[in-house]
Amino acid sequence: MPQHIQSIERAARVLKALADSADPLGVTEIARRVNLGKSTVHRILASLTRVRFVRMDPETHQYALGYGLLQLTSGVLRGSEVSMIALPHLRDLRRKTRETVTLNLRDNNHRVVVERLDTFHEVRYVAEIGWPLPLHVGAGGKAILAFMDEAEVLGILEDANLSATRARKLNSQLKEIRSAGTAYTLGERLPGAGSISAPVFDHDGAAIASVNVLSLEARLNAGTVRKFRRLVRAAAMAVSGELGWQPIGTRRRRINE
Amino acid sequence: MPQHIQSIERAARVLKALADSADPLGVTEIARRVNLGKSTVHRILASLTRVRFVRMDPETHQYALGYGLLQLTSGVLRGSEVSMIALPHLRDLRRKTRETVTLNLRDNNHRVVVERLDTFHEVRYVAEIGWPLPLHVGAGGKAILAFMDEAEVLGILEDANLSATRARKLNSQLKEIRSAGTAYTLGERLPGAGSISAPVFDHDGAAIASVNVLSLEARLNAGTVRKFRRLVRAAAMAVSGELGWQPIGTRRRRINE
DNA sequence: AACACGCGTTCTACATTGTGGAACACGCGA
DNA sequence: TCGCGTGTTCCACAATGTAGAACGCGTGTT
Repeated sequence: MPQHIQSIERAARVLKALADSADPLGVTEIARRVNLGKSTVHRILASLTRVRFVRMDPETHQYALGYGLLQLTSGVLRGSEVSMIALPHLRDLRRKTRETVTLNLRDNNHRVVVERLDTFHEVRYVAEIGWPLPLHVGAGGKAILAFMDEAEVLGILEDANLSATRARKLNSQLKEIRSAGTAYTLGERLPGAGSISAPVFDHDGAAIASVNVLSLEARLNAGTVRKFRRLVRAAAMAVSGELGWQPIGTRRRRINE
Repeated sequence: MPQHIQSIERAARVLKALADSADPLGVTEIARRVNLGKSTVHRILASLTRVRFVRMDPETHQYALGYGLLQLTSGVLRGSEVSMIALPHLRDLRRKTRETVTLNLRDNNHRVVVERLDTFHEVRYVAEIGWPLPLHVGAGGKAILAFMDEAEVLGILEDANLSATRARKLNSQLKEIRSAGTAYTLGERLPGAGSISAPVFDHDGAAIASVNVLSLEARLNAGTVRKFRRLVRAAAMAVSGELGWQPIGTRRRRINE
């Protein structure tokens, strides 16, 4: 009857709990975190261990993520060509800006950091690879959101149910981003951090990703922001070009047959 | 009653099938590969999609690994400090050898490539990150096997059930490796490929990993092999040292209380 | 155009499969 | 020595997952 399988989703919760924790956890502790009975968690862990998604320290009987997962993740990016195409451009961008550079991919109603090249500076902005972030917060999200279909944007903003004033503010920001071609936010997601982003379009003009420069308020001024906007935009457009995007004309044409 | 949960292990099989395939797969194809009914696979995929371990192309309804997995793998290596300690030494080793350098971690009866730094040469040996490899094949495995407890080795060789002559040959190889401190194999796992490895010991003298240089038969001769043995050994010992290993005396002391 | 094939998806009766409280075993500190 | 805290096993119960058959849809063929 059900369209989904509970034990699988419970197992996923266990894995994510382990990912959240810096160090190994015991059965009881995991059970507490995922809100399940000890014996249930124990059986889940037994299965995950058999498939090498989890490993157990034989001495302490504590559990941590297993190496079998590496087998999966090396395949994740192979799935989308964007990452591979973007990498050289990201490297180039880091060399020119000397700041942390990331690639965000749109994943349904969220975005995910899939690549990160760290700045050479001692003090750095940290972006966690893999964690889903909302599209309407931060430059990296807004750069994508600003170029999405109106209908989709509405749906997403509804889910986020912002206050009327915040929604209005966001809309005017999106308009600005559309005309500038880049997004710039300061301390929106992390205090003291600033970020400049530009969207990446695929062959039929859909905004599927964003290229981002992450810096610190202390290192940013009008001049550097202008320079970063130009560089980020160039990098993102280079990637879009390699994905087969045609700058104008075919833009966001989606034939309704 | 059962100690493990079938649907979870089936889900893992689905994920691994997707990891195996370079491009996205449809439900029927996956069902064929994992030997399950279409509807069962469909429900598994629905659950995996909800937790973002899998993503579906909305147009073609084909499935690929999802970005939620990245969230997990970034946590895998955090679990074991070895990788982080080893990384600078691996970099150094690559610089000196100009060949592909890897770190293998022992994972029960197998070993897993957890780090790989590629050679600068055009023609390169490829080692897949995350896939489990036997301990008794290849230099990277034997370097670990040669320094494990006798009892454990016996168990592993039993599982592998080698022919009598191969077992004898392996034993004499292990003896050689113990006296040399490094393992060297040529074309054992991949034809035309050669590999030189040295074991890494943890604080109580257990062989938990190996540092490896991967090259090609065409690029190896007596001189380079000797040089690589020395360099690999030095790198592995440096890592062992940082893990708190004491070169001699406390060696492989494991009190049976 | 009409057709048949293949796909992904949904339905449903069935019983296998997973569930979690209670009981057990073990180790550690008081 | 005695408890408390682990991790693990057991078990009766029914909720949960199962897979065949049926459905709807698009594609390519005749």
